[in-house]
Amino acid sequence: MTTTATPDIRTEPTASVSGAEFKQGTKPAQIMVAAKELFTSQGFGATSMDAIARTANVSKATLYAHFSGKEELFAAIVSHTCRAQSQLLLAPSVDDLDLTDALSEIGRNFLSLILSPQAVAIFRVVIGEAVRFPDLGRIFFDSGPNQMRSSLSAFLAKKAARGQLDIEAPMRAAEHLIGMFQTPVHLHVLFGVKEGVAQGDVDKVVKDAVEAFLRAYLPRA
Amino acid sequence: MTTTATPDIRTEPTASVSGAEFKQGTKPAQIMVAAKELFTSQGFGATSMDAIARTANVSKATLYAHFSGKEELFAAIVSHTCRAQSQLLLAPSVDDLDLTDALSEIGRNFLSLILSPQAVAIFRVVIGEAVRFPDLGRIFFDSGPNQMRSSLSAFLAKKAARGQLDIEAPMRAAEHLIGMFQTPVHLHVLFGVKEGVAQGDVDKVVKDAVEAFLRAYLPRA
DNA sequence: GTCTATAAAGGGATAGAC
DNA sequence: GTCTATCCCTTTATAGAC
Repeated sequence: MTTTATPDIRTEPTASVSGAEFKQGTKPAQIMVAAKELFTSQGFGATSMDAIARTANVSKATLYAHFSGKEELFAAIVSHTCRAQSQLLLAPSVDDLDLTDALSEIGRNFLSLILSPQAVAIFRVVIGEAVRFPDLGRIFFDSGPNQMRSSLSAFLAKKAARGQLDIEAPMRAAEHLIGMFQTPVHLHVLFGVKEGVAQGDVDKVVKDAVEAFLRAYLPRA
Repeated sequence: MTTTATPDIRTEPTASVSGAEFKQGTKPAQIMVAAKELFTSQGFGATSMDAIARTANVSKATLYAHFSGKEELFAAIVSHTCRAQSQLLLAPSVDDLDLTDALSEIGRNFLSLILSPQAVAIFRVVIGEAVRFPDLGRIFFDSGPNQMRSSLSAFLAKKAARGQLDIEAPMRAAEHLIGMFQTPVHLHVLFGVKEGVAQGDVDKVVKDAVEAFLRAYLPRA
């Protein structure tokens, strides 16, 4: 865990951590970017404050001037990523699409979100540290997975009200669709069995899930 | 590193899942129990060899006499839990049950397995350390989640061959059912939002999932 | 605010006696 | 095999100069 005299030092302006509270190029922003990079790629325990300072091109004293400690820095990263994630879930408008196309579009967006290396990495770290940081687990869950449930549920309820779907419990139906999107691919990636998933596979998963969902929830003639 | 180097200090296999297949009372058994307890309750990084030795009522030297290091000990715990888990997934015979009852029974067994505190704890740790222990992630996935997929897929294929279900791709159908079982409850627990799930909730989740599944995959009249 | 240098503590791993 | 005692390195966190 030593030899990394990383040439991987970021000089680019922060794109992933588009900090609303940190101005780009400032030391806090550099620290946030470096910390997120390391926490997500190595986990909480294996990431040292030393490495963060080095990666951020900052001294440890500066690091501690902005964050009171490792745990607070971790909390800041997760909390920040939550907000970014929430925004990504603001679904693009699919109201003017055919039902099948709308659900497929939602599925592709959902999967491309949760399968992205960033999301997978955060998922892993937050789940892994859920025991030590219970609040963080709840916050992340509410701003991420749970938000998807709610918005999809609302969408399905709307379609049901129009008679396009036969749904008694929209939330449960949303869970069913999400489950069928997720299960064929998500655990593979979480456990590191596969690095990523080909877009072709994603499309097939979405197609199969939507078809099964519609067989289950389309009004019978 | 090699994760396959599990020391075979097994002497007298027992049926016990929680304790060990190590002869009860031996030092290795004490160590395994203590290590599993600590790894699963605090995570890999936060667990020290010192604490393991103390909990096991053993000196550190003894600990290192049986396991070459922290990583190997962790690998041994996960590997051991895999075997125990595999056995739990050997489904009880549901062949003489009505299709709905069989699927419901499978669902309840599945959920009670993956929602057990033990399984949740191991899930968390393995996912959290999947980056540092890639082999372990794959091994655990194969012996756990993937095995469930395979056996359920085989079951569904058999029913489809008898004309009781209309399924083109049994593996995909199995994933759909598993996803509908899992999604409403699993992430809550993984992220620590809920401590556990009431049996009544589990029953309702299973009931809803089976009904939706049958609407999707029952042959149309 | 930021750096260099260092203190203070804890953790993994081992030596040597029994 | 097991224990006591210890080494040595890493890590977190801070002190003091600029």
